[in-house]
Amino acid sequence: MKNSPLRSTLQITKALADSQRIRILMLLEPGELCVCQIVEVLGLAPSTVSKHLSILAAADLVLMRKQGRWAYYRLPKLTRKEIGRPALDWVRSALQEDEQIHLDRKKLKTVMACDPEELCKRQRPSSEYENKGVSKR
Amino acid sequence: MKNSPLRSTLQITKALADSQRIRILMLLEPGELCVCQIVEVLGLAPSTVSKHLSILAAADLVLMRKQGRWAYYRLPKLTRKEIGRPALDWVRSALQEDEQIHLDRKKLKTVMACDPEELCKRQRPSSEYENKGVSKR
DNA sequence: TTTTCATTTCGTTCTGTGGCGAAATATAGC
DNA sequence: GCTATATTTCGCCACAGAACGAAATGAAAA
Repeated sequence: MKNSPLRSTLQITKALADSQRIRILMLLEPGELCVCQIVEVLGLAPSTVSKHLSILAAADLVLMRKQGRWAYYRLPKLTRKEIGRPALDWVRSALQEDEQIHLDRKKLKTVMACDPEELCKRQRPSSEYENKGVSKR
Repeated sequence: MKNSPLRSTLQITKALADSQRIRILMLLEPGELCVCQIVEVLGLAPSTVSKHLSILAAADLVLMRKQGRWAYYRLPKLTRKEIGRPALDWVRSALQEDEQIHLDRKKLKTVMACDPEELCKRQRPSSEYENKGVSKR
């Protein structure tokens, strides 16, 4: 009984039980993003964001598309196991008016205005920008 | 911004991100139960169950009614912050066919057939029954 | 083939949370 | 008042999980 409904449900609720992952889901609302863009908005290490994304993907809450060295994540239009969809809908509506989420969306706009190549360059360890402060938590 | 939507949402998702608490919510589906009845089904220490219930209550996912020394918990018909309700509905429908949940319901029937006074007597540290095996997990 | 580099995996640290038993709380009954 | 007792709070331990940097992966560019 490895994949009982309880297990899948818990996988989803656990995936949703972290503020960074909720922020990621809301960021993906308008459309797909690559990892470096999410990194830029959240202000977390790429490895950390990658882990969050893998947890969301394991719960079928996001889908991934690889293109060359770049990985693009997006919300699923329809999940195979449909149970995740209502959860996403609920989260979205619950956070309609959240301040942090709005700040993230705003930040995303400036990030989207920038070439991802440029973002990644800035995020390299050698860069002098070195992760200029982003609202943590 | 102590009570932002994100915060309330996270409080709910965190409350839902534990199998014992999910089991408790499903146990409460038919109607209110007192703590000792839940203890009997889950097979956990009363203090542990109490903690779980307080987490659920803080997230507005259960309501409490005190009657003498006894505390009765139930699902809310309508939550003040309505945001919790769809989450509960989602969990219920997702777990419609879960084996563990069905086992719990079955066990609950035998527990309900017993006087709560008797349950508590059995659960006392002095009792020789000493938590006769109940499906853990 | 070699280098570059976006992303992931791994190893470590630190915080958060579930579990228990013991003590505290609060209520019923004497 | 005192005792009994259902539940909660507290203190502790063990484990899960979030964060980082370093190393690994794998695809593009040179």
